[in-house]
Amino acid sequence: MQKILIAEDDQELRQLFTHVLTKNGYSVTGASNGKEALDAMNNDYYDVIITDIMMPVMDGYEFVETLRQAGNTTPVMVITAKDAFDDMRQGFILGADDYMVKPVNVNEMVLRIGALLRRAQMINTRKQTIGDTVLECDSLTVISGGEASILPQKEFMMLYKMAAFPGKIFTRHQLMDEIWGYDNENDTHTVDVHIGRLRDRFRDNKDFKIVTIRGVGYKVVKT
Amino acid sequence: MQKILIAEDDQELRQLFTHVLTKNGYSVTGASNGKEALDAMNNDYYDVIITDIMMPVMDGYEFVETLRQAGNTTPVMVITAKDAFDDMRQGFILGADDYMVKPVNVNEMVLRIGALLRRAQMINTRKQTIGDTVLECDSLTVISGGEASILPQKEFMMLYKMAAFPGKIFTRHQLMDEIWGYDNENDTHTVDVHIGRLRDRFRDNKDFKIVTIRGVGYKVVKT
DNA sequence: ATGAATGTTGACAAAAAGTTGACAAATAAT
DNA sequence: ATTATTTGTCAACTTTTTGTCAACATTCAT
Repeated sequence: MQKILIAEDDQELRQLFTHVLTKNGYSVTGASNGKEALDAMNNDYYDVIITDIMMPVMDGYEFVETLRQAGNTTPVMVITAKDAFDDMRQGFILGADDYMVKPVNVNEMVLRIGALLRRAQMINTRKQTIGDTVLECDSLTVISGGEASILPQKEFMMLYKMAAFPGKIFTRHQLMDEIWGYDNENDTHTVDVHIGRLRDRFRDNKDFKIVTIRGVGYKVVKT
Repeated sequence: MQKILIAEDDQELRQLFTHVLTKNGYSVTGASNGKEALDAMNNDYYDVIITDIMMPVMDGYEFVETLRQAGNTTPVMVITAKDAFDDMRQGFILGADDYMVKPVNVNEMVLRIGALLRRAQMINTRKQTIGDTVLECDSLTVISGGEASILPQKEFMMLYKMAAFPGKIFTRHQLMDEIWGYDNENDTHTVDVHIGRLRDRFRDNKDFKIVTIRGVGYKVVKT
């Protein structure tokens, strides 16, 4: 599930946004000013940020600026009051990816947030490497030895998860939880089968292999 | 250093674009309408032009038309509001070298401008090529193997979008966002049908093909 | 060495995702 | 106004992925 952080001092508005976005399947966290938002970001990852401009303690301008200077590229949607729009400090909208003028139409917001997420996905290619093998998240593609192959989602996810922490052991339950979701009811045995398929697929890949830890789970090790 | 001219009446937006592009190593000049832009072009050479459509004094339509009639072939990226996109001058938008729908994601803009410049250096502006196949925006025409065919708009746009970034995967939603508009409510399934039509049409084109990335989307690859 | 427990594998069925042709609605052309 | 074209929806169909099962293999403890 994709996570949204909302920085908005008006509590009612924040509740409204939270409610609507939650209803649309996002996981929403609120903050009442830029400072709180920054704190939140230190503790968790967010896919999009929605921020008001005028807020006490730390306003949206400072917030976004801080964020960008720290090299963070999370897409930001700025919400601005109509009159503030005309005398915004120079370049204040800098670094924002989208903006809406109050009063905000929540339905429009949902649509825009969706578009923002999709666009962000197109630009941020999440990649990971083990040895000379490259795992490309967007395309579910694994490139190794000049050959690219597209894996089925579940298989790719499992490999990707485990490859992120080479040497770390993952129990079947951990993998199930993270890839299938916490409420999944499948046989934990299913994991074994997918591991088998992965092994089969990468039989002669020299960069890593999947090791069984009897009674515990599996891990990916560099070779 | 490559020079960019921006014609945009909204000062904030112009500043935003200017800032971002400058940060990315371009030399940027602003103009608040088509007339100013033409003046600027008399005094200096620009590698790319970014222009809004709706502007006072001289709008983007007139601006580009004047430019082209004077034989100028500088690549143009048109920025258009979603509603303007549906009006009768659609053809014009298609005649531009690239276009983006507001709200503009600045990161995406940088990428596209880069692509535009690279293409421009291949001399053929207003056209895009994959292998020996030429996509001609003005006329929605695709020429390959000596045969020219005019495609329906939607089909052409999809192909054009994807061909601009060969190998890049587009999700159904991304395509919908960019071609139909972010607030469109059509079944994302529609994309599949258009892909099917494109495939059918270019069944025996040897320059490219459209590949399905199961669970993700589609991409155009050179062959 | 033997038998439980645990892991592996191939076969198969179910589910999900993508393709395609037919048709109707919307648009443009005559 | 009529006709042709484009576009979107639908449903049947194909392909791929995913989950389950059971037979088989391996490991470990006794």
